[in-house]
Amino acid sequence: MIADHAKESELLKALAHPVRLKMVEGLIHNECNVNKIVGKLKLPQSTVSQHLSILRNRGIVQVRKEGLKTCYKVVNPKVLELVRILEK
Amino acid sequence: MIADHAKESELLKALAHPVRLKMVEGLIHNECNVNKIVGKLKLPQSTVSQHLSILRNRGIVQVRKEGLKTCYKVVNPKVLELVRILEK
DNA sequence: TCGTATTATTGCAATATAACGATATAAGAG
DNA sequence: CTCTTATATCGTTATATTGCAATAATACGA
Repeated sequence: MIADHAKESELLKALAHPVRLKMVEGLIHNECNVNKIVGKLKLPQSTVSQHLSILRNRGIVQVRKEGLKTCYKVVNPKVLELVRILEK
Repeated sequence: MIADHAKESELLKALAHPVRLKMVEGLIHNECNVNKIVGKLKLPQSTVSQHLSILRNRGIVQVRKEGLKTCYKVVNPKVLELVRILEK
């Protein structure tokens, strides 16, 4: 039994947005910097950056600085499993 | 690759609330009517009923009428898997 | 039918989330 | 230092969600 559903629902809330879910799905398979994501999703840079910050704060994605670029990828193992189930 | 992330994020959104997640977890193991849930969660009946209606509309729970009582239980197999992972 | 128990729906008010332009910050090149 | 590129944060408006009292609907028993 989950003791504190707050934590789990926070995780789900972060994933429960079509844009973020798409981002997460992409970042499972390929690490990617912000501008590339902007190009793929055709969304304003500030919008993309905000979604990424939500994913960062929830521990869903990990950041790696490479010069000017900031590279994101999914590291949370629970998220890997959750997305695998959603994809079925 | 998920074609339409809207559908998946709708499912996640329904689960991404601490009260609904708790309900769902309970309704996986025991079918339960509304008043019992009200008693367990100590929430107003209208609040509980609204959350249940969200779970119903997303196909997460199934309804069975038994006289005056309305019994709910989780039927969605994806939800069973998702919650199992969250509980780990 | 009348009363009661059970659940669903309605109608706000409060709060939270989303979108995005404008602006700030950071880091490398020259 | 200045310019440029890449990303983050801020400020604001629009939209969505939440909580719950009040009310409606439903179904059973007397």
